[in-house]
Amino acid sequence: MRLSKQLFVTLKEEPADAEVRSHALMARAGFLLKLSSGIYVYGPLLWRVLRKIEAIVREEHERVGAQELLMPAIQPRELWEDSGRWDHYVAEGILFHFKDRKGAEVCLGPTHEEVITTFAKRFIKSYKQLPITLFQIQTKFRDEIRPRFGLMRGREFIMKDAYSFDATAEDMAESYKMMREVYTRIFTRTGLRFMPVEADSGAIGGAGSEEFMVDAETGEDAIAVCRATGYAANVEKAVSRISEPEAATEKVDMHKEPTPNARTCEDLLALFPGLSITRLLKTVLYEVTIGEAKQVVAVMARGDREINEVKLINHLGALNAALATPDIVKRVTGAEVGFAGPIGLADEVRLLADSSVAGVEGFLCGGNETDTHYLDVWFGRDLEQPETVDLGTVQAGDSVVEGEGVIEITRGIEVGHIFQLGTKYSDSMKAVFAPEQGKQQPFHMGCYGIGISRVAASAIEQNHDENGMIWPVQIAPYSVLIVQMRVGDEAQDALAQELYDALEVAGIDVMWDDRKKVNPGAKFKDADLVGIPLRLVIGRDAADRKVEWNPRRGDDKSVLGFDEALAQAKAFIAS
RNA sequence: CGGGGUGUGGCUCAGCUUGGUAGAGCGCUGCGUUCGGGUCGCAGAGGUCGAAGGUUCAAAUCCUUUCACCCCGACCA
Repeated sequence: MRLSKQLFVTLKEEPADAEVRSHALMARAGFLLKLSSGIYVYGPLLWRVLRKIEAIVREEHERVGAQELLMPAIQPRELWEDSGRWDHYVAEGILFHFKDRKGAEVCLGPTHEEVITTFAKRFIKSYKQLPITLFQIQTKFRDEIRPRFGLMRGREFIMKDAYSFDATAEDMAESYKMMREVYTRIFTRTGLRFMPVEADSGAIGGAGSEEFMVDAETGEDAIAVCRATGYAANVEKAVSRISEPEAATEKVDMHKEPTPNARTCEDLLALFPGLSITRLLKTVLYEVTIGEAKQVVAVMARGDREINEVKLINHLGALNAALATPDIVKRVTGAEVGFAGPIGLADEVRLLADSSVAGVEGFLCGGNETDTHYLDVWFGRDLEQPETVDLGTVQAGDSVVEGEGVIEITRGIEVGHIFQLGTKYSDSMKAVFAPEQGKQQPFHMGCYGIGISRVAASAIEQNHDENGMIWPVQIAPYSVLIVQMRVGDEAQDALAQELYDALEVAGIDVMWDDRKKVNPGAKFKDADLVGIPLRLVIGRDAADRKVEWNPRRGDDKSVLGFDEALAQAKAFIAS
């Protein structure tokens, strides 16, 4: 591609609204244009990147026999009523939905379980057709609560979604394992640093699931990892062993303590300097939506632990959980926020406890009275120990559950997510097949997603410097950039043309900066910004058939003869 | 949805407090100049100041309403 004949625009200044490097650099390099919140034009160079990612994704799916298809973006409401997800998605506000001219409600697909299940129901009738895995690469629409970070969280984005259909749970596990390998190969080929982690399955539902995380400080997800044992899990899901609570030395009667304005654990520790934070039990109030109903739930946890709302929602089978408002707190505790406790709560409140409270002795907890706490409270004596379940958030320094090791918390970007759905959708949508003998059975399904556009953004997030992007060769918009210093110089024109032709013949995609009247400095700046991995500079030594070797990453510049440069370029691209 | 903020040429912003000729830098066009890290000079094009209403002799500036966008929290590839 000759740059002089292409639309190529770069900006010196970053757009004011770019929060992360990937967004700022893509905007500066003309890769994208924001049309509206979370909605972007993908420019020609970005589109090349996306197509390269798609090509890798296609190849690796087809390698294991998955078949590509394309489902509609517009989906009828009835399908979503069948699966039972319409109300949930509408309540969350995430669904773009509208009425067609006849008044029938439709939505723009945020995901395609309903459609693929309908398709399978019609076309897969027998166990003889199983297993089958189908996939598509398509635009998804989600009216995100808060779009942000450029392509990281758009309202319209490109996603690869695959679905497996199996006769039994065991077969489904096999398909899942196969797709896990497919994902590992895909992300390895994209040149990203990534790892699979155990994950919560969220609104899509189902059992086993893992996320593929690209490690990046700007990632929105926190991940608990243990180097010693290899344990890795999203903190939404992660479990750990926590330290033992301090034992109580003496068993005195429970009594009230005045605690004016002491609303937080820090306040209370300042007030009771001798007390360990492990003998302080907090009680956090949530308003939880379960089906149509709302309920107030109080969750107890040790002072040094945080409550994990995802675990809470999953445990209760709730749609969501929000911290209770001050009005609700006042209603159920009779106190201001900060003094809630397990003793004397209103009857409407359901009391739960994180497993961290088990075994805590002689503790401090809220008094359900403003400026008052109870001290020296014992389970069994002063109140019954409530149902304890794991509702805590793993913290750095916790021990792993299996084996010996300490957990660290790192951050990552979720680029892929694989699920074992089981029969969740095939049951609700009555998608069944005839087994070898006996009654018809629902499919055992798996679903597998990759955020194509997010992969592109993650690649930049992980590979850039202060001057611009640094693309991995495999997904770079072009593999090689010929930077011609002086267009119009006969020797340079001839050598650049010869190099360009030779690279094209070798099947290497090459961009040639043959713009006239652009100063060398500007060409180098643009080259740094766009981040094509290998630059070959045609300049002052062109008359001697010399080419300058100038990779974007690292600092091993050198001057090579033409043939050597060509051979080395081929090797560079192939590696 | 709650809290905070911003809307002025294509981009980044100043001007608004204290009403009176709409500005700068970058980018763009032309001519010249320069030619290995965003050269320099001259000339030029380009703006219903987010929108609507109001106050006023006069509104980018003051008031009201509204829309969009951004940031902080719950969602997810």
